[in-house]
Amino acid sequence: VDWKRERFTLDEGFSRAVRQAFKKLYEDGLIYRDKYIINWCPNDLTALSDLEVEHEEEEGYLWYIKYPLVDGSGYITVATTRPETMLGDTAVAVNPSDERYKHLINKKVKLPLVDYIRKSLDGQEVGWEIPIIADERVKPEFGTGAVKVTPAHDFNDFEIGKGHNLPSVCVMDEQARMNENAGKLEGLDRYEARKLIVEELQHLGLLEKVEKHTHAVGKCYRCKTVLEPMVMTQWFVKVSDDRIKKKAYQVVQNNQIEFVPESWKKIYLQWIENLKDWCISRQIWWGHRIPVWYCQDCGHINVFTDEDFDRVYDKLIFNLLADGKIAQEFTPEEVAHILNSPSFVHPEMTVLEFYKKFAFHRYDSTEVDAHSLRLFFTQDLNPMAILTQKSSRYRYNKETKKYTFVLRCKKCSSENLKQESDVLDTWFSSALWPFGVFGWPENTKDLKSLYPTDLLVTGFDIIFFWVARMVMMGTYFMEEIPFKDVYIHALIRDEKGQKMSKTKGNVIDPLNIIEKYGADALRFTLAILTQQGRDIKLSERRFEGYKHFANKLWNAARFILLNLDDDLLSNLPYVAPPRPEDLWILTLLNETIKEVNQALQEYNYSKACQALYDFIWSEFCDWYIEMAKHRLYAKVDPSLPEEEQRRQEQEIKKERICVQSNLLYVFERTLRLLHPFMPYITEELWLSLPTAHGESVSLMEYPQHNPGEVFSEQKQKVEKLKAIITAIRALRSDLKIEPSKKIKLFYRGEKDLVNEMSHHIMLLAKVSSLEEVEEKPQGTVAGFSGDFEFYIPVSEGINVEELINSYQKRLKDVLADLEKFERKLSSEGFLKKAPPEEVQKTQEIYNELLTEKEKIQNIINILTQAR
RNA sequence: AGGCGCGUAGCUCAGUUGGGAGAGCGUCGCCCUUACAAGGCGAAGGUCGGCGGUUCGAGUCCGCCCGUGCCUACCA
Repeated sequence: VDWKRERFTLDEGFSRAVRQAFKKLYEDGLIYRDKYIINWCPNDLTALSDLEVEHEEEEGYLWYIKYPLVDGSGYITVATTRPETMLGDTAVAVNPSDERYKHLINKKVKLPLVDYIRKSLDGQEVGWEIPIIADERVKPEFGTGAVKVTPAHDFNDFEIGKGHNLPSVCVMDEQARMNENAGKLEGLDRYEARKLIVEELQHLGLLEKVEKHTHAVGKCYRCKTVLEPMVMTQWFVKVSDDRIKKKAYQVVQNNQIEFVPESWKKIYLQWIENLKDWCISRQIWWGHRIPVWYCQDCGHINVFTDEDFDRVYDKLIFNLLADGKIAQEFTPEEVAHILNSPSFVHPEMTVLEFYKKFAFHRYDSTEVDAHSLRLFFTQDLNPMAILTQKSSRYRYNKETKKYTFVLRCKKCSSENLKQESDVLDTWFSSALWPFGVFGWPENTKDLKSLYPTDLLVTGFDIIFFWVARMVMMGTYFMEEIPFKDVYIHALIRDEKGQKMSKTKGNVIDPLNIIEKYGADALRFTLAILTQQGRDIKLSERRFEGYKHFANKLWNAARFILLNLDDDLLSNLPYVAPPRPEDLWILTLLNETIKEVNQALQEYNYSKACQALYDFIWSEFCDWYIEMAKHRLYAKVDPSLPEEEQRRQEQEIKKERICVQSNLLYVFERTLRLLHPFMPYITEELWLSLPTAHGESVSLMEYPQHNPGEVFSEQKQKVEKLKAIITAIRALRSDLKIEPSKKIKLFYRGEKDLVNEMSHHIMLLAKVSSLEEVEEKPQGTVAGFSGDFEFYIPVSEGINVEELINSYQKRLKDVLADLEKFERKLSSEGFLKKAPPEEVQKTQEIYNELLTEKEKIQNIINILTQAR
């Protein structure tokens, strides 16, 4: 992380960028203020954007209410889930093609319970006779096919109301209590009012029936209060405008921006297609205050940014004022104090320095420093000077000894301005992040060289909130995409798959995990689990295994370092030729390097981790280190003549250097490879290596695949050896021979391999002597791996039945496989249509299985006879 | 209501373009073998949700169904 560039959305420079963006959008007609129906939280007393609404299915009722026709010819029944809003009805709507109601269109109904004049939002008087209108949006099949229209409290009705010029009657106050339009119900909570209205309707015989009904209810994401749609004056960004929408769509459509995994592309595009204007004003305290000043005299809406002022000091003071750091009336001392105090985000610099660095590049020629600041306040802000300059920005109050920063209406020059009290949706500033952090609107060096970035890593839950809006604002203000790739990582859920949240209290605290398992285990666990794309069910246990992995690595390092000769590096050219296992591990290392690099290229962190885990634990530790011991622990035979001993010592030394350097070489590359996933332990171990010379592993080149270090012949040889050793171990285990007990072993086949690597078999399978035979010796039990057959002498009392069972199970598996392959190979279609190499491969496997079958059967026969 | 995703070993999940079902944890057995008991070695455990289709061949592709999770939505 580049901490030098750390930024905060509410820091001095960023706030300035927010004002600048607001002003530009406003002047371009892309921000507007309008009376519109919005989601209102009656508890938090603020508007919410559509995205902040959480829909929840709820059991409710559908009430069927009779509205009498004014001409006395009967009534029309409407169905509603919210009877309390009927007091705000201004029409009843039916579908124009609905034969049942065609004759009623344009007639009037008497709104029940209302016998008083209501006031619409724009001040009209509205009576109790309301029209029956026709609208396509009404679905004849739902309810009665007739719907009450409440433009002030329903999104759909609001649209219908607009289309038919209906008045909007709001029946609730901001806390969702019934207001004066509710007549005698005024002051009641909306749910109490609902109850009373239903009772009253029933009493009047106007309630036709009630049905149970489940429907989605919009709730506040913060407090879960059921939201009330309200018509209010709010600020909106016109994201539906082609200047924003089109570009944001195109750049993803044509893959200038790519989502990983790709499936999110479709989801993004669908959302953009259905964009509705974005309500950005919030009636809360925390946030960027909307930079709008209403003229109380002429009504003009003034948007100010520091561009409206000429001198750098004016700009500074305006920003301090707009950021709420000083009041409109202030003293020079306050300003000086703020400018000279440490910046919040970068305490190593003062606020003034922060401004210079992140906000006022353009004015670098102007010397803004403490000295000139003092001059400014003593000269420019000299009370006398101010008094003589009519147009001055400042006014001095002799009594309070404070200065006032004067804002004037751009239209009528009135000073009677009032700032908008609403703040901006937090995502408005976040949308500016990719360029705001680099000093925009100034065309800084950072902005030029670091925008756009390569990669954004984020969670799917904020694709719309954040990613989409960064794309919109980036393409609009910068005329270029903000980032190339968007990696959507998994969302971590708790053990039961529930989303973690502070309110639910099911959060796993990373600090706690670090304390218990280590930062590397935490990081590695998350990286290896992140494959699943959409969500991770995380339980604390998961960290334990990877803590063990870190421990394993640590111990491997201990082994290597403990067995390193001090003079290794100086002896390095002096080595014995590499053994097959040296070339084998190099080959596997390179395969791992290839796989990790490729996985990282594809953002497949899990695959990279998995490859590293397997290589380090299952190959390097389990096999290579074990095989290395043979050469590391070799000792001179004291029974030899002295001369011979000296010669042997030389030989051993050479072999030691060979294996040590190879251990070091492989481990060193492994550490580099693992470093991004386990930074702390790898750095610690790296620095302890003699090759490190005190330089951080993070500065080393990341390992790249080296074709010169791939040896397939040796790889195959060692893999065969491993299989042989494993087979011997398995039979030992079946024979209940203690792991530490050394055994005599007879064998047949694979003579060359045994000649070259018998010492490994002896060491790793605990064999005391290895003797080639023509056929199975008496008193032994046979086992095999491929062409290698071996015979372990058995003492009395081994459980033959168990052994037979074990082989019989193996036989069963082989027979099942054989049958499958037989069927395949006898199928004409397969032989004719499958690719020849596939047929050949199948034939080979079949032959192997056949041999295996015979061998097992043979062993079983012998065991059965011995029974 | 639409859209997206997921159902593979007891649990959590891998499984690249279709070609002999895998890992980790857990379980069981044997071991304190000079890096590591936070370990070693070995083993058991699966009609890959169900049905049908395409194909010589399906965990993998297509359709339907069941279960499950999420997102979006103005069905009053």
